[in-house]
Amino acid sequence: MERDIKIVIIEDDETIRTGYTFLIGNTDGYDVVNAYASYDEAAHHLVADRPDVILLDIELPGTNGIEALPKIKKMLPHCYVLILTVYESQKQIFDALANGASGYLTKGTPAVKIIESIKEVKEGGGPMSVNIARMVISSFMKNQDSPLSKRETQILELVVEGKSRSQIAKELFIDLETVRSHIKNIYLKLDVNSRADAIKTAKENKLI
Amino acid sequence: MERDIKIVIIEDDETIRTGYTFLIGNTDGYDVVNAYASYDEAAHHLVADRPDVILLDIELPGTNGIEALPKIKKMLPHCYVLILTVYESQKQIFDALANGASGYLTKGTPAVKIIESIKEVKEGGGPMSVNIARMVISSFMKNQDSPLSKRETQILELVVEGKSRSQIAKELFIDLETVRSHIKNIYLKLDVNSRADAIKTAKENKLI
DNA sequence: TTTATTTCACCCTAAACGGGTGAAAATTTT
DNA sequence: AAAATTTTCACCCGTTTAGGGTGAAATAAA
Repeated sequence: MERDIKIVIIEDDETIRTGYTFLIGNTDGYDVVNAYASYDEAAHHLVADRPDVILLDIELPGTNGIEALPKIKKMLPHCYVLILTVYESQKQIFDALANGASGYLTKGTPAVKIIESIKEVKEGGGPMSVNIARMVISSFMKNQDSPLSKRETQILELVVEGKSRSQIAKELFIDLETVRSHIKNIYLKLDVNSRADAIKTAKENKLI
Repeated sequence: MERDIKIVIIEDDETIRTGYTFLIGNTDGYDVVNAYASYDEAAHHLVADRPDVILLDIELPGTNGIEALPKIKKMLPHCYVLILTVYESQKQIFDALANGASGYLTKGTPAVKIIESIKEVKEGGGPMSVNIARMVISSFMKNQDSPLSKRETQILELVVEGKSRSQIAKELFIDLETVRSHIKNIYLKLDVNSRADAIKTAKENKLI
């Protein structure tokens, strides 16, 4: 017989917190060991709670969710964290994922769906709403109409890797002066005059 | 009344190709306009086919799926491409997403699920299997136990942005020599002796 | 109370950078 | 076939940067 999945909820809105606590807690196989209104309040209890999964709000008083994530991961490395939020901003999602969140759910998600997500997360998957998946995908998409030629893009990619002209020349079997020429053209097209600015502009416009 | 979703299948395995063609084609609202065994074969017909969604195999004879993707996107900018493959390698998935794929499905996925995914894609979402979502997430995760200190990591991040010592010094309001000192320590810890190698090692170990 | 981190200093040389200008060969587009 | 773009290389110039060595003081953390 399987052990219950132990859950901790960290969410400042009392209605949402007690609501989810009740709904999830009354589901077979799920045990809400504790529910807190802030990370600062939860911090001292988390290790003792030994949760398998934490539902974590981003907009929290005091330490917010993004700041809390690495702290939680340090205390409980094997604990899965599901972010719960109202906003679906790209930066927020990325920060959360980059800081070790296992998944991302928007508030208003029906409890049934959340319960399902918790199970999926425990079983090794990671729930992502289609909207979020889409954002992740779009963030990987290169700009289709880049002002740079193929060769220039290729060289810019090596510049991004921190390589010097001579290293690039060796790698592409072309002359140092040719690399120089390409980089000059890249600067012209991007209207910059340094590697750092070229990288910045290129990333902003998703040319790389 | 809605128009049927027009689908093109590009898949070299005849069993899979005809199987999916039959199953999807016989579903209300879905119209498989054509099915090809390779991209090279499909290339001349795609524009005339005017598909809304393409199911694209990666392992194809001749032009493979990854190579085909940008060509397809150029011909049909508003067409969604769903990658269909047996392997779930991280690099492959990333290449596909980066080249404009709208989603990613593993072969053996039941036709019902594929039909559902096609619909989701058309409606603006993007289907990702939990395993793939997980890989995407894990790729965003920073290594929790980095040998680098906070300041060193911060400086390495600026190095990755192509910034020079003096630019970094200005940005962090510290002396040029201090930046130098940090970079030296980074090199020591990562056992490298150039920016390019530091960036490479840091990325390999997910320190940034 | 050791250890690690963050800060700064000064020695040095070779390499890399960026601006300017020009031009031939190969591709691609028109 | 002609025009435009891309890719390749050349040589002028001065300034900045990079990386190695060595040392050390002030904080902060273990």
